[in-house]
Amino acid sequence: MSIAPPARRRITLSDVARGSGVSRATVSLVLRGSPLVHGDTRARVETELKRQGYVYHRGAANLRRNVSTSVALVINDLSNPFFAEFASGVDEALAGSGYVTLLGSTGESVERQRAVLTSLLEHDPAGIILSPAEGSDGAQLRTLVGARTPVLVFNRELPDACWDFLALDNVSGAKLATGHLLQRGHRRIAFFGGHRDSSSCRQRREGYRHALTEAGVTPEPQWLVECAPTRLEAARQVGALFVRDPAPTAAVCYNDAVALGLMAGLAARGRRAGDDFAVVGFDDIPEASVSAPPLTTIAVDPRARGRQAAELILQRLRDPDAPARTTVASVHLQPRASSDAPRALDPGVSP
Amino acid sequence: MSIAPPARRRITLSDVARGSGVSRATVSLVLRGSPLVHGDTRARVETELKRQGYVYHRGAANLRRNVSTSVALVINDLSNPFFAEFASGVDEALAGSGYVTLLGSTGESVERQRAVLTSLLEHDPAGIILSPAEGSDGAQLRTLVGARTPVLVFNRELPDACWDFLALDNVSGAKLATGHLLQRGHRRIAFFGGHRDSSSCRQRREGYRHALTEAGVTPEPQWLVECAPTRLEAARQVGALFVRDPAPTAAVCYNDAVALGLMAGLAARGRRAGDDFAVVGFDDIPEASVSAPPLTTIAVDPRARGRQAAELILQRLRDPDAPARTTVASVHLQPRASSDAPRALDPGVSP
DNA sequence: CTGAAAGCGCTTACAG
DNA sequence: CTGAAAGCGCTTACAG
Repeated sequence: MSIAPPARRRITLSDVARGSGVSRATVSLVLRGSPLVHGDTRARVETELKRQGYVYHRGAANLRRNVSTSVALVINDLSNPFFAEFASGVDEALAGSGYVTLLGSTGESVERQRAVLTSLLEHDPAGIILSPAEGSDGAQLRTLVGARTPVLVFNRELPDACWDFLALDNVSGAKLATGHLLQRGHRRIAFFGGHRDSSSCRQRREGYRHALTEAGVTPEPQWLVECAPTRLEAARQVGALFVRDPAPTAAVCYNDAVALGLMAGLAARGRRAGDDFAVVGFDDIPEASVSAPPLTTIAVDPRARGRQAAELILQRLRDPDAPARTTVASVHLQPRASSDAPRALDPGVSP
Repeated sequence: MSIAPPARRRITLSDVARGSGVSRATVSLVLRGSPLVHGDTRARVETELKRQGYVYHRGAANLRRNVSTSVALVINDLSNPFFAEFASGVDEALAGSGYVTLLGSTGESVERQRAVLTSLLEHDPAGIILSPAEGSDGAQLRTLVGARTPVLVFNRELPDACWDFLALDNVSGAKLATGHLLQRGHRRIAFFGGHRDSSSCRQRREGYRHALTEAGVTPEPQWLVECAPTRLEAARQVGALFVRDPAPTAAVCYNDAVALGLMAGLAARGRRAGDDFAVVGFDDIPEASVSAPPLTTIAVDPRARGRQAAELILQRLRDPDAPARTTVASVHLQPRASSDAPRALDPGVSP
């Protein structure tokens, strides 16, 4: 069997039809595995497909059939390991169902999110998995995307959009984190990092407050320290925890990035998490297990969440008219050294 | 201005043409910003485009124009922060040039790589950025992809494929790492992790050997310890470093994952990197800066490499007939605590 | 079982 | 400056 010369020109159904002496329709039927084609014809066509190095043009087929085999994934940024793991799970599940993933990054900018969605929509995705940039306006996004393309929102709630939503159980997670510290003897527990206007932060604070109240502890306002959810900003804000006496002995952090920043800031003050201050993060990013000390955190398994998001959007594609649904993914505590009891609270440890 | 009812049906050029009393051709010219259209006509059409919520179907346009506005990115796995950063850089640069990124993960399996490439090719990417799975056969991939779609190979060399190649300067990197340890007084330096059959591992070993030889040190065979490039496997293999006396006092590691595993393995033996053994990694993944101790490593800035890869493939699209080129990206040493001189070699430090 | 024909949504010479 | 017509690569009733 001879191999065709390296062709710049695209090989089309017509080329193969001509080469095997049948019509384009017959070649198409062979490609789509139709039982209508005679065995001999099929074999002849298949040989010719290989000989010419035919590549199916799914875009043309989809155009004709009025279907799409891609799903757009719009996230903050792959540099964030939480989203990288999530994207990895999405891609794995989508690929397994014959879809291709169109990638888009917002960099947490509403402006870029608008541009990215517009560009991706022009590529006619069957659906969109969207982790909204902070400050997104649901109604506005709804107008931008329109009613034709189903969207699964992940992580950050988007009211007014009437889309499916995959939520992390932020309230329970923060309760678990706070309960863990209470159980280790802490009473003065801060909530460190995040912004009031982020829905995930509000929910985590709510869980924190609830756990404290249930344990008979009244949260002091100065235990709430805001900061942008990055390591650097967190390290800069550590001082705010210790401006008033008595200072907190432990902190539930908005997320792991903030927790790592807090630990760095503690170190800069000659203190050490897990030694004279207890820290719990949120997310369980890969760094959490190798930091010094390893970070106790709330694990959300972003990779599994990605697979779940993919399943949910595929389900929606099958049933476009079902009412919008919210799915809450459970989280669990991953205890590590950063939340060990501080020396001040544990007389059994020598200084 | 009234908003059209939420339409399930796609709004096409014909709808807009009908709505604004012109032909489809004119609407198309408006969309593409042609100066041929009269100002009044343009305004009328643009109003109608908005009113109906028209979404450009780039796939149909590309089909007609015989162009493509997507680039496929095929990597090992986004769970690996090195590739996540790389992908982030690729996507950033591609989006900036109006291309959309089609994502594919091989999970380091030649089998899956084949399937993923086949699927992505059917989506007609203008080009492919490929970080080949270990054990890839260049000639075979060449046959699979064909001559129509340009490929930029990243990270792992693919002989016989005649494609552009973006290489990391592995030899120089390993020389830097080894030189750093030599300078700190080490003579018995191991090369830990990686596989003989990986080209990047071979090159890193070559740089290591070269630096040792230049310093008058003859590398001992037992200083070469192979293992799969994962944290877990590395931790399991640590014992192999110490089976014979005199044992090495330092190690250049194949990559950061292996280095982190080595540090964990040392800890399990009651030893500590940077204290009584010096460790240098390769890649500078995010974990490196927060490990205990922070990991000295060779930084390759994968995000910048991603942007560079995108630039290279776009350049290739502009000039498909230029000869294939190899680009070598330079790397640099990022010193941290894990390579501090061991106590045994530095009498100035108290035990 | 196979082929001729229409059509998916768009673009682009070509007339006018 | 605008419109009618052909065509990108494919699929799918519809005849035969």
